[in-house]
Amino acid sequence: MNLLNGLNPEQLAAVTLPRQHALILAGAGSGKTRVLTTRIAWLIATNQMTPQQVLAVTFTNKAAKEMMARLTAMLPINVRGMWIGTFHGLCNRLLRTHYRDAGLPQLFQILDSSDQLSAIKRLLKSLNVDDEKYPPRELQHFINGQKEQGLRPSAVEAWDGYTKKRVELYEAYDAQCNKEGVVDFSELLLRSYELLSRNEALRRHYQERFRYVLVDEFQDTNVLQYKWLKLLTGEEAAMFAVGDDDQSIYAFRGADVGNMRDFEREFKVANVIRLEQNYRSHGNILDAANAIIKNNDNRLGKNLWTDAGAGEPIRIFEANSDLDEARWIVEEIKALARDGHARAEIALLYRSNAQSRVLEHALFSAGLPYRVYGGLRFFERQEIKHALAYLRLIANPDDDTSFARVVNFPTRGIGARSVEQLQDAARAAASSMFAAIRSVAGAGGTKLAGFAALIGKMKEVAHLPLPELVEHVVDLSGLREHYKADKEGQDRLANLDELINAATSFIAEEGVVGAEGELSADLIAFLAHAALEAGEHQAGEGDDALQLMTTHSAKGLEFNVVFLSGLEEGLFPHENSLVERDGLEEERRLMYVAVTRARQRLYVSHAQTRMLHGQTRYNLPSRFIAEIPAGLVKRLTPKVAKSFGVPPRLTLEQPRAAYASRSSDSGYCIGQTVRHAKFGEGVVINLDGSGSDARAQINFGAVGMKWLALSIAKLETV
DNA sequence: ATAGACATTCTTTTT
DNA sequence: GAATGTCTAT
Repeated sequence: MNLLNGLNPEQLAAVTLPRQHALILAGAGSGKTRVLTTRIAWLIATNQMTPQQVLAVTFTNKAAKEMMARLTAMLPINVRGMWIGTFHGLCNRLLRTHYRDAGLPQLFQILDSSDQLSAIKRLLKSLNVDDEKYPPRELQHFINGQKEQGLRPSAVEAWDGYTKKRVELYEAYDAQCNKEGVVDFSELLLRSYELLSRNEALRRHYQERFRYVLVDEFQDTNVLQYKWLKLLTGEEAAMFAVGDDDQSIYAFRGADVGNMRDFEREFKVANVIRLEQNYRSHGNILDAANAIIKNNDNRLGKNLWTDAGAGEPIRIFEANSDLDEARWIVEEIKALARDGHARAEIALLYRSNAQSRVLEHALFSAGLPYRVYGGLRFFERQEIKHALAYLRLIANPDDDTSFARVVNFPTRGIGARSVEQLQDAARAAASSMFAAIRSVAGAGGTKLAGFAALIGKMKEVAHLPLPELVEHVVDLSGLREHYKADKEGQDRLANLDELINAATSFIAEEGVVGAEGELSADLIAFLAHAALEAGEHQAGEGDDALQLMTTHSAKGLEFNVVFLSGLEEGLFPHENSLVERDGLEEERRLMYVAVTRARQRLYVSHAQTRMLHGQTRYNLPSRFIAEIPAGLVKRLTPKVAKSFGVPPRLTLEQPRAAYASRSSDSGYCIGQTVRHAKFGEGVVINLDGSGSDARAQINFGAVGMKWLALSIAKLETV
C-alpha cells in the first residue's frame, strides 16, 4: 500500500500496529507527525475504522491543522467533522453540544488567561481581600493548578490557614464564573471530564464511538488531561500515545512526564516503540544534542542517530555585549544570504521574549525582514479585546468581566464611583452587573442605562452576517471614533479593520451554515475561536523573512540554520529554574529541543554583558555550552574585533572623564546635585540610556535611592 | 469624572 | 522596559 511507502521499520511497525494500547517514543525529527497521520489514514483506508471513530488530540492548533491538512492530502475524505483538535478545542465542542448536562448556559463564554486574572482581581475586591496577602497572579496559578489535577475546592487538602483561605477563594471564584456563565481554560477540561464521568449514558456513547484514541506530544499532558483521555478511551478503544520525554518543557504549567510511565503501567503497554532515526539534522548537531541530554537523570532513554554525514561543526561565539551579539548575528545572516540561504530558513531563538528587542533592533537597522512569533497575539490586543467584549455582551450580558472592561471604554461618563455602586447593587441582588443596572439611581444610573441601551442597539443588529455585526459594533461602541481621535491609534484602527476581515475569513472557513437564530451561531463560534486560538494572525506570513521566536515556541519546527542566542547562566538556564524542583533538567530539555531544531548549521552565542530589566548584567557562559563535546565545536572570533566597542564598565576607579562622556546627551552628569519637587535635593550617582530613555539614579539621602526617567521626572539643577 | 504624571512592580516559558 | 496602579490637578 503506497501510504506506507518510505517508512522505516520502526515507523512502519507503529503505523500498522494492531488495535492495542501503544506508546511511541519519538525523538526529535524522527517523523512523529508523519507516523500519527499515516496511522489514521491507514486505519481508514484499510477499513479498520471510519473517520468518525477516531479521536486525535494535539496541544496546539497548529499541530491539529497540520494533521488535518496531511490527512486531506492522503485520503479523499472530509476532515471537518472528525474529532481532531486540541484538548481545549475538543472540550469546547463537547460542552457546546451538551451544555445542559454540563450545567452551563448555552452561550457560555471562554475566559483567556488575562480575562481570568481580571475576574480574580474583581473577586478579591468584592470580597475585600487583601491582594498583597493573596496576589491575584499567585491565586490564579493556584486555582489552575488544582483544576489541572482534577480537584474541586472540596477535594483540595488544606492544612494551614493560608491554603484554607485560598481554597475558599477558589470556591468563590468558581461561584462567580458560574453566575456569569463563563469558563476558563482549565475549566473546559475539568467540566467536560466531570460531565463524562457523571453521566453514564453520555460516557458510554462516546466510549462506544471512539475506537482509536491518538495523542500527540503526550509528554505535555497534565494529570487532568490524562484522566480525560483514560475516560474517553474506556475499555474498548486503543490509545496510541506519541511523545518524547526529552522534549517535555511544560512542567511549569502542570505537564507531568510521569504520565508516560503511568500510561505504560496502567494500560499494560506491551511494546514501546522507539523512533530513533533522525531525518532532520546532521551528525554533529545530533551528537551535541545527545551529549547534552545525557546529563539528565530522569529519562526513559533513547539515542538519536542519522545516516546523514557529520556536517558542519557547531559554531560558538562569545560577544562582548548583547548589542554586539546582535550585530554579529546580522553580519552572519548577511553572509548566509550571500551564500544563497533563504531567510525563512534561518531562525533566531532565545529563551525569553524580552531578548527579542535587541535582535529586532539590529535586524531592523540592517534592513533585514523578520517575523516575530509569540509576543502579543492578535486577539490579545487591547482594542481587539474591547471589541470582543462588546460582542460577548451581546451574547451574554451577564459576563461581568466583559462588562467591566467596556462599561466605560470609550469613556462615557461612568466613573469608578458608579461602577462601584453597580457592583454593590449586583452583589445585593445576586445578579450580574448588567441586570443590576436598573437599581442604580441618580446621574450614574442614567449613564448606565445609556450603556444598557447601547448593548440593546447592538443586539438589534446581531442577526446580520458576522462581519457586518462586527463592523456595527466597532462603530456603535465608539471604538472607531475613539481611536481615530487618538494620534497613536492608527495601528489600532487597522487592527479593528483586521478583526472584520478575520470575521469574514472565519465565516468562509468554518462558518456555521444556515444558522438563522436571533443570535447567530457564527458569533458564538467566532468568540470561542478568538479565545482558544489567540492566533498567529500576523502580517508577512508569505514573505522571505527571518524567524524569531522563543525556544518554547520553536518546538515542532525545523530550520536549515539556527542561531541560539543568549546562552548565559541565569538566562538559559534561567535563574528561576535553579530553585525549582527538577528545574535544571527541564531547562536542559529545552536546550535539547533548541539544538535539534537545526538541520545543517547551528550557531550558539553568548554575551559578557547584557541589559536586562534596565540593568547591565554580567553573565557567565551557560553550562550547556560546556556540555557540548569540544570535538564538535568551532569557536569563532570576531572578524573585526575592535570595531564593536562596548562602553567601558563603570567602576569607581575610573576617572571622572569617563562619566562626563556618558552624560553629555542627557544634560546631566554624575555627581551633579539636583532638586526634585517631592524628594528634595539629591545627587546623581548613575546615568543610563539616552534620548527619551535616559534615566538617572539619584541618591536623595534620607528619602533613599531612586531611578528616575529624565524625560518624565522634572528635575531642577541646583 | 478624567487625564496625565509618576512610582512601583515584575519580569520564563503558553494551550 | 512595559504594564499596572495610584495620586493629583483640572
